[in-house]
Amino acid sequence: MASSIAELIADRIDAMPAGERRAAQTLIASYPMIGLKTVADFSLQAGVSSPTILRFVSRLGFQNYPEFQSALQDELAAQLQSPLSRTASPLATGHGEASPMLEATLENIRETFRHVSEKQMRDIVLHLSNPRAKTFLIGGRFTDPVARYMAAHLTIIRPNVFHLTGQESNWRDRLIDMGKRDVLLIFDIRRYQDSLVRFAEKAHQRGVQIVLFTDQWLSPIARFARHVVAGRTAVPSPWDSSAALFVFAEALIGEVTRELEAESARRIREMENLR
Amino acid sequence: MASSIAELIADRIDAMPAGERRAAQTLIASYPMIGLKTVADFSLQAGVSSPTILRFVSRLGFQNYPEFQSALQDELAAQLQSPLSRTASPLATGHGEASPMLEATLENIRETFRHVSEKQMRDIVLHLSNPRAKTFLIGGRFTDPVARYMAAHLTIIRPNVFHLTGQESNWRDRLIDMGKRDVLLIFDIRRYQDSLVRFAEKAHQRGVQIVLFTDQWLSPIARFARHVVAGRTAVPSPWDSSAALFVFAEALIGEVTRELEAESARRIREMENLR
DNA sequence: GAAGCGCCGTATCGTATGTTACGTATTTTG
DNA sequence: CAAAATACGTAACATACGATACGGCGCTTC
Repeated sequence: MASSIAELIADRIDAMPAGERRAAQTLIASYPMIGLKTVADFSLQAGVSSPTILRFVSRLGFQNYPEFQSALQDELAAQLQSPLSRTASPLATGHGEASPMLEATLENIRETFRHVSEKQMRDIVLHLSNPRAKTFLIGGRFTDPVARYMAAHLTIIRPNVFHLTGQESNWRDRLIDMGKRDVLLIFDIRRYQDSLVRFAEKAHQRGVQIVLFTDQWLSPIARFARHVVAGRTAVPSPWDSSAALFVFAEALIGEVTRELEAESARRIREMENLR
Repeated sequence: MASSIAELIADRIDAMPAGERRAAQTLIASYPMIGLKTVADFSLQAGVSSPTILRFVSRLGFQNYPEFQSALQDELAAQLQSPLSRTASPLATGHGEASPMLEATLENIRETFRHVSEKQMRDIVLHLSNPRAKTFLIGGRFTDPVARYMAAHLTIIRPNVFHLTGQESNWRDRLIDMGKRDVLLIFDIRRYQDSLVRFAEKAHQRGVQIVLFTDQWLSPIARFARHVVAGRTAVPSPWDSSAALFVFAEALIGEVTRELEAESARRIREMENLR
């Protein structure tokens, strides 16, 4: 028995034709606001025709569109009166410990930030905000995507950003370009990769500033690192979670962007001209 | 400067004639629901005539009734998206001074999961858990790392996982390997990439099952997708956040691993032997 | 490969809805 | 107390909105 319209949709969405499913998905995506607007608005947003919207609400069991809207409004009204009983999806909070995975991840993120001081954050930002110092990024088997993600953003707001990719020998050859003023940002969580450790050591010998993103048990690279950010990775899953590191990376990206605001704005404008 | 319509009313209610004041009071009494209904409903509830309602909204500074309703809806939408605003002052956050960036990200993650039903989650997991159906992953400029992250894990627990990389022509050539039973997982958030849309369309024409991870405004690819996950991406930063999609990807990885437990365990054992 | 079915969009229609004009009632002011 | 001004409702109007009929297209099925 579906109580809320959202659940009702979830129940029946599989039995819907393509067009109506698009309607359902758009409604869920910005639930329930689009359903309060006109059929025309709804259809436009969903990219289907008005009749499809009407067939959609009809399939949900409503006689007509206004009736459907009234139901949405009633639901909203009930929700507003008791803010705590927000119609949560079973995944979010629902039935007891329905998603320990999600809760653990959120707590990991919080905990990770809790252990990073403002000063440390600030210091890392400054390291990454010097466009004349080259910044290299690299990660392990599972964390390299995070390095890529960060590189993708940094590349836009400043020059001299390099993501080290490919085989180990490739990275080593780039060592020759790294000096004391340069920064090497490494992601490495369990099981720590020998290749990364070796690489970090060589870079360290050349005086490169190493910023390490690792887990709470600290990669051996920590001994060479100028800064160490210890992300929480434990979740009730066979895998470790890199979510905390990812979020931290995003926070850094934001900070660095703010720091380089003037220069990066000009840079971005130039870039758009090149298209 | 009154921010909300409720405050606006409170400001001006003293300067209103009797009828309009009754309108104002009824609106406040069941704020804002009655304002979302028709003028007739509103007037009936307030015990005044329709023109009085219209004069009332006009006095509030709105050109016409629909404009007034839109304003109410926007207010509601903002309120629903950030339950934080309900939890009172930003000062009393208790432990530590959490940054707005962090809080927004956490809330984005929660909200994203809230809009995904258990059934949908389950369905996507099943799609990704068929080792005989090929699974292709691809992402946009900033989201491709998330696709890579997911691919890195899936590759380990099952065969036939392919991350589409390199130039657009490369992907297209892989289309020939894709059939009705296969799955294409696409990450695409603003600004949506034409190349991805084109590619998705072609894949769709071949009958490929498309699973789309996008933002709440839905990439045009939603049109071709079997499943759409709308992640929240808005944060107080110049960039959009992919954190919610990342966490969702991790959750999926965990579920698929559980689903394929028996087979993947054997597979992993074999892999370690190969080292 | 042909026939049948179901889905979806275009165009049209009827109507509910917001809007406005106007006349009456009520209050205000000299 | 009279006269004017403001407030309010009735009723007519126009628009935009939801609803529907119809035709074409794609998919399945035999």
